[in-house]
Amino acid sequence: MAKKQKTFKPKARLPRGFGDRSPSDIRATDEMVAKIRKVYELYGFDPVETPMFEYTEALGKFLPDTDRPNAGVFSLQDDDDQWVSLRYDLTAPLARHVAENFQNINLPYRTYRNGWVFRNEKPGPGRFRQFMQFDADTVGAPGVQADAEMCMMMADTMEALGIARGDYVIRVNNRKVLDGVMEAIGIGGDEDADKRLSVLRAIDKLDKFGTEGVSLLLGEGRKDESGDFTKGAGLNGEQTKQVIAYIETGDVDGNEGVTELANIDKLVRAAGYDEDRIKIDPSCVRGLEYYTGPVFEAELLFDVTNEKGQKVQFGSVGGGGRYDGLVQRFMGQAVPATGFSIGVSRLMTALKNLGKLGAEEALAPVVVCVMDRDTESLGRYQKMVQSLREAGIRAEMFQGNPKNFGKQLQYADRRGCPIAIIQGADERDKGEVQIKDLLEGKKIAAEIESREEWTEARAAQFPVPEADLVAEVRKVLNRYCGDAV
RNA sequence: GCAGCUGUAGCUCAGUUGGUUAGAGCGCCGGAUUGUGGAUCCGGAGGUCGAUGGUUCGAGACCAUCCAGCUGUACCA
Repeated sequence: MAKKQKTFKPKARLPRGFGDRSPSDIRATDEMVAKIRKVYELYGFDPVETPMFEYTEALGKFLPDTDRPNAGVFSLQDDDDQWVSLRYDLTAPLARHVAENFQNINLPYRTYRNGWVFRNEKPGPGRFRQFMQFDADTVGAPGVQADAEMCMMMADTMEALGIARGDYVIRVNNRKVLDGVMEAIGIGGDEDADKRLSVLRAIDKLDKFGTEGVSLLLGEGRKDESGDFTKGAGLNGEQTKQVIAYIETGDVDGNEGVTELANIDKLVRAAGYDEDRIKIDPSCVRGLEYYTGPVFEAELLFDVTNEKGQKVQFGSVGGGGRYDGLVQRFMGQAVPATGFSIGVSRLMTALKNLGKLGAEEALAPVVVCVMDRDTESLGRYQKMVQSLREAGIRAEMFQGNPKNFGKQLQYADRRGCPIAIIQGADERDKGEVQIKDLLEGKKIAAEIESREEWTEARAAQFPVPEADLVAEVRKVLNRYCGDAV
């Protein structure tokens, strides 16, 4: 009566913030990436990739301290004790690449890349700790025409992905303008650096909380849904009023940034991009540290219903801006650059819900059933499968336990297979195979009451000469997916 | 980080004021049916009740601490 031995049983669970990718997610992503790449290639950009790991200091992070060695980024110590980190975006690694290969790079340097990036922070709905970005950058182009082109390319990409004009907008602003506003309300000095940061963060939340919420955040602070209090920037009433007025009008006196924005505006209009595609927007803030001039953001304007049936505003699906200081970190020499990233994972979810992707699911394979289990027969089944594959038809031989024939059809049914091929001794003697149209049979099954009736009917099934197998299978498949096979 | 909510089978959940051996549906496996998918019927496996400590004759339930998850918020290069 020995007690049952306890063995360690790990819980099957994903690390939080990470997700497995389904066949349809992978196919949808591939489809998207191909479309984006096509646009970037048209604009004359070339692919360049960097690895997922970089030295932590190259990413511009402080070395991890002993208390929280992974704050924000995933970091680990290499066997030579040097800290390395998983990249958290594609821009910082590109700056490293440019600085390291500066001699061999022909400026302006126009490149794109897509890949996984990692952020070690709390995940939320639609926010993961691993996600894919698609990035394009022009390095060595100081003028606003490079920024204008980025905006145009973003707009073209949205449309190439099937997002209708009017369902997206590229919002453009300039960090210099925002700095000018803060100077105007008297918080331009070094002693107010923290306050400026709070003000920028407050403005950035306009689409989330509205003018009212932003006013609260600029002033005393704001209570969230759970009742927790967020401290505000501490501006007085008059200052708050001025900031709100700026957000609503975009007016700032005599500012270099305003001129730059006006030039971008002229450029994109001249190129045929109207306000419904690229729009100057004073509330667009974006990344607070490294941007030095124009910033831009791609926003989806439609609601999406998620799997729980709730309406969700997707909002920003990509953004970027000018980062003239990032390469300089490595070289001392100023190297202007501008670029943007698209959040592929986020955008993919939105497009899938919209029905713009994965409409044509790959058809499940034809299954060749196993009736006789002797080696010779198995070889014959495998040969049928091969002939189907050679004709470009997805096919497989049943690989499970073939003892119970019903299980084989159950398997095929659950996978959504269109056809099962059956050949037992009876058919073989006649030189035939049975083609069973499972999709047609499913329709018939709905009208049948008893199992006996169903079993006897051998629904939607017909014999063909073995030599005609491929042609007959193709005939049935064409009924379901036309030209796909 | 802060705040709110929630942890019971693979999944979704029930479990009465604290009371015997912790249940259901779905899913899974086997059988009815060794040559035919769905439906039906029968049987089976699957649980340290998130963890530890406490209160109690007795805790899945009550208390404390911790952990995890979800939601909001903050941070986000």
